[in-house]
Amino acid sequence: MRPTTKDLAEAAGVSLATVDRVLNDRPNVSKKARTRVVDAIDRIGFVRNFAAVSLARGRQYRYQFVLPNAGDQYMNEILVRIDQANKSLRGDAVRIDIVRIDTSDPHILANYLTSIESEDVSGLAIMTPETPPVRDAILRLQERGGHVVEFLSGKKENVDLDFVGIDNFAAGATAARLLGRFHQQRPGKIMIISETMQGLDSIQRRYGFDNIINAEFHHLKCLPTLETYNDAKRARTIIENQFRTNPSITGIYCMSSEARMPIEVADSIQDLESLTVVVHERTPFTEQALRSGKIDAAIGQNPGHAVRSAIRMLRALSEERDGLKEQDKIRIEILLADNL
Amino acid sequence: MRPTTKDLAEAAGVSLATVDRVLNDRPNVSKKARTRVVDAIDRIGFVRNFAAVSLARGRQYRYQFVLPNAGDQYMNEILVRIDQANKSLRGDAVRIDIVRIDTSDPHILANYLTSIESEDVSGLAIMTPETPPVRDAILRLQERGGHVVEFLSGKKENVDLDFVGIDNFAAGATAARLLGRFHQQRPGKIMIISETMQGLDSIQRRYGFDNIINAEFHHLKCLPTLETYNDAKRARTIIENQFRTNPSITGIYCMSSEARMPIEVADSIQDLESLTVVVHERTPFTEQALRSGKIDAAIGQNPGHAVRSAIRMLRALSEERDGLKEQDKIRIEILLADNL
DNA sequence: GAAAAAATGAGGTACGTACCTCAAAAAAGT
DNA sequence: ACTTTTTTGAGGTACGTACCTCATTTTTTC
Repeated sequence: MRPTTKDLAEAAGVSLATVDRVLNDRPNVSKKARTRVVDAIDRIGFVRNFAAVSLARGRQYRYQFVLPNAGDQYMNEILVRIDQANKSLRGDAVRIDIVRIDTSDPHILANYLTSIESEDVSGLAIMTPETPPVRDAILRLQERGGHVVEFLSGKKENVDLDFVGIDNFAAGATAARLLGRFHQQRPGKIMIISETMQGLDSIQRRYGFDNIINAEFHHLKCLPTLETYNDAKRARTIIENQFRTNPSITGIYCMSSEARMPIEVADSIQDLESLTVVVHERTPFTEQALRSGKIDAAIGQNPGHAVRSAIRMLRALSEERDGLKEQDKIRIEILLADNL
Repeated sequence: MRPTTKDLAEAAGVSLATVDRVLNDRPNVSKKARTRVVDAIDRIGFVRNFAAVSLARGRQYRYQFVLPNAGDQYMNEILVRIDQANKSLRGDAVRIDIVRIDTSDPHILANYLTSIESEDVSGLAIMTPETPPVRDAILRLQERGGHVVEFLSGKKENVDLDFVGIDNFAAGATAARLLGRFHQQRPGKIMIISETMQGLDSIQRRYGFDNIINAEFHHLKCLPTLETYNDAKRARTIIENQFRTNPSITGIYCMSSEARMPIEVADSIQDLESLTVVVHERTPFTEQALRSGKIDAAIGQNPGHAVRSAIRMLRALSEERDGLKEQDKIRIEILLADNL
């Protein structure tokens, strides 16, 4: 039988009350007593029974995913995964809500974050470019005892914030190597499309991409980034224009998580089957395009893993289980027609 | 507040005892009563509190991973992941043991399986080629109420056995596409190395590989499979021989999960940097070889995911939680130097 | 050495479900 | 109508921990 708190009290030579004080970091424990309990934990191999803890605490955990209200198919994948996670955690006293926010104006999000009471919400997973007002609001929220995780976007270097997502520098590099090696060994220019270069994720991807292309594929040349601003009309204009100016475009790297619109636009201007095309994320569109050969590879960050990982982190933060943080990074997946 | 069994009894207009009988499939419940309870569950949105269930049941779950006692670095990865899972589940009344079995003689494993009482072990994850005696032993174990999952090997088509692992046909196809597209567009022969072609996994990989090469890369030709039988001396002989007989070998596909020995042998015979080499699994060796450019790509099945997935399945089987099975397939990962 | 503060122990209740027993009620069989 | 069987209800204990109160002991402070 596994040792219980009772056994632990006995082994440590203290009362149950003291064991309880130590285990739950309550005040009024002498150093000596704490040491004896901690030692006894190791000695007898005591492990808290999570089921009993959770039952006794009886807390409900509410987590929120704060997501932009824009988005196409990849956003939809994320929503579906959150929904699934929500269902499978219903029995575990965990509830997950989704909040869609207009991220065009950072102050809207900042105001929302400021309005949150850490009693109402046990943790937040935020998906947004990290602007100064948002950053401030997050810091203040943390000071009030709130738990925050940056979700699939944001600043990886930010030490005091946990982050869930891929290494975008490496993702760009991976895209570059795939495009470079899939490409024929003759000169060509690479069109690079992004929704915007505001976010650090795009900047890092571009940087990683250029790095590899310049170092290892001298016959290829990267063109300046085209920013669509998620506007099909604008996308058509600038893509058409770049195709006209650069007849020798032989590859496309689409950095945005929503590849459908830009790729459809590009395809309507020039048949993509003869080009080497690398995009991001697995969506119904990219799957179909991979199968049909319109695109050659997709770089993915599994939304299901990302969602579960974010929830695990938030649970670890709010339940103070230890050792769970950082357990698994989100992998940079490579998708071809054959491994869908 | 979430509804409890008490609320459920009230809503269904029956007693707690009857609710309990329905929830736990005990005998002596009339159809009418069962219907009323089931209806009430939906109506009030009752969800069992897993913490309370687990506490009240107080069962200990013991799972076993039955693994071959051969193996090199990939096997080691698996062992590490099982160990991690074991640690992180200690608080959840789950214990995982590892049993290493000599799989050279199927009867040893079959005997072991026959000796298992389903009271002692709540579930088994078995990693072994599926031979008839083993298959029989598994079936008999299942008849005794045991739960079995095939782990990373075995017969995918086997309907009545859950399977954790990648689709090996697709894995071979993925390897072929990578090798084909990474390869220069001139004729060449592909050396294919396997530990053995006994297992269905190797056969499927080879089949998927040939399929794509023959369909899409006509300039490439697949050579007959070299079987190392995990014997370095033998490997050296047959690899050396094939290099001698076929001077135009320009690519290597190593199908085994343990790539180190065969690749090191091949590299010592002919410098691999000028060849296009695709192997399986992420191990310290393959990571290093990817970074150094000795190999070009690795196909992986994440051992951590596989282990967790197997455990989830076994838990779903033995705790009779529903809806968890089949939740996530193991992905076919592609590893390049940049996305390690 | 007396007063104040801190530490400890004893004992209790609560969480939501499983599982047990026994009596009572209802249904089925004769 | 009677017996037998099935179904239902009432009530209890147990699981392991959290969290509370209050009395008692030990330590600190001046």
